[in-house]
Amino acid sequence: MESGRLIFSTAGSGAGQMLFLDCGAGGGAGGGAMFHRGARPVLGMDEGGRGVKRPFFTTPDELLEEEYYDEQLPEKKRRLTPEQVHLLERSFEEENKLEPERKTELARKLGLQPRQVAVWFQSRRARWKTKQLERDFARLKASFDALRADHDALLQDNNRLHSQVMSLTEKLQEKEASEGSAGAAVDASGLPAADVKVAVADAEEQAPAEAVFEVQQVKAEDRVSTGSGGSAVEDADTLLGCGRQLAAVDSSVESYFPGDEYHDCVMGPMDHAAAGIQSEEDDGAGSDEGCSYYADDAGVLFADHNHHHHADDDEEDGSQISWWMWN
DNA sequence: TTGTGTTTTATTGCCTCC
DNA sequence: GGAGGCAATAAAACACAA
Repeated sequence: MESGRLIFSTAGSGAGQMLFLDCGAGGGAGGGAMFHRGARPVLGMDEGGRGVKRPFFTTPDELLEEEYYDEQLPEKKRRLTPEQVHLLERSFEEENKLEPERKTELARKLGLQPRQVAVWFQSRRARWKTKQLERDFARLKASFDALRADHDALLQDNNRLHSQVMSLTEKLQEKEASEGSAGAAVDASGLPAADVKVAVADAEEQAPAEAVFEVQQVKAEDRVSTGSGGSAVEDADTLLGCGRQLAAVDSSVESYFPGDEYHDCVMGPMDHAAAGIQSEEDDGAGSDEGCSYYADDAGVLFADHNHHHHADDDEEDGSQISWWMWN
C-alpha cells in the first residue's frame, strides 16, 4: 500500500530531527503514524527483511540530506545493529535512567534519534523489571516452600505430642483406678509434689515452650515407667501444664498458618508466556489471584495481605526481599 | 514455505514532578 | 504546562517447527 508520507524537519533538542507521518497502513497505537510528542523519526528499513543490514543514520547531517531519504525511504521500524545495542546495554548497566545530556550524547554516538535512545531505555527498563519480578517470585516461592515445610514438621510434632499426652492420660487414669486415692504426694523424682509444681512454674517462665513441655513430659514418663505413685492432683497439674504448652504450640502454629488461608496465595509455576514475561532481568508490580505484591523504589517487595513480615537482605545482588505470611 | 510464538521498536494515554 | 516515566498496546522483525 502506498503511504502518504509527510516529512517534517523540526528544531528539536540535540540533533536535527525529521518527522515522518506515515499516513498509510496500520492504525492503532503501534502502527501507522510514527511520530510522538514532537520530533519523531521513522528510520530506513532494510527492504530484504531479515539478514540484510543497512547502516543507520550515522550523523545528524545525513539525516538532513534529501538524497538519503530518496535512497531509502523510511517506511517501517527497523532493529538496531548489534553494535548499537551493545553500546546501549553498556550505558544501561551504568545507569538505567537517561539524563538529557547522556541521551543526546548516546544518540550522537549511535547515529540515532534521541527519542529512539529514550524508547530503547524505556523498553529495556521494562524488560529488566519483568526479569526482576521473575527472580523475586522465585525467591518468594522458595521462602514460602521452606516455611511450609517447617509448618508441616511442626504439625507432625504437634500430633506426636498430642498422642503422647493421650497415652499418658490413659495410663494415669488406669493407675489411679488401681491405686485409688491412697498415693503419697511425692513426685517420681522423689521431690514433694509442691516443689515439682514450683519447678515447672519456674521453667515455664524462663524456658521456651518446647523445653517446658519436655520437662513435664519427662516427669510424666518417669512416673509411669518407675511406677512410683504421684497424686491424681499432681498428675492432673502436670497434664494441665502439658496441655497449656500444647495449646501454645498450637497457637504459634496457627499464627503462621491460620487454617488454609495461605492457600489464597497461589504460588504455583507462573505461565510466563501467558503473562507476557520475557527472559531478561527491579522495581515493579505484579499480582496473583488473592495475593498481590509490589516493589517500592528501593526494590523491597511487599505482599498485599495481612502479614507477618520477614526481611532478607539478598547478598547476591543487593536487592532486598521481604515476605509475609498471612494472618 | 508457512504458521505461530517471541522479541523488539514504537505509539498512545495517563500520571507525576518541577 | 512541558518533560519524562510507565503501562498497555500495536506491529514489524525474527526464530523455529511442521
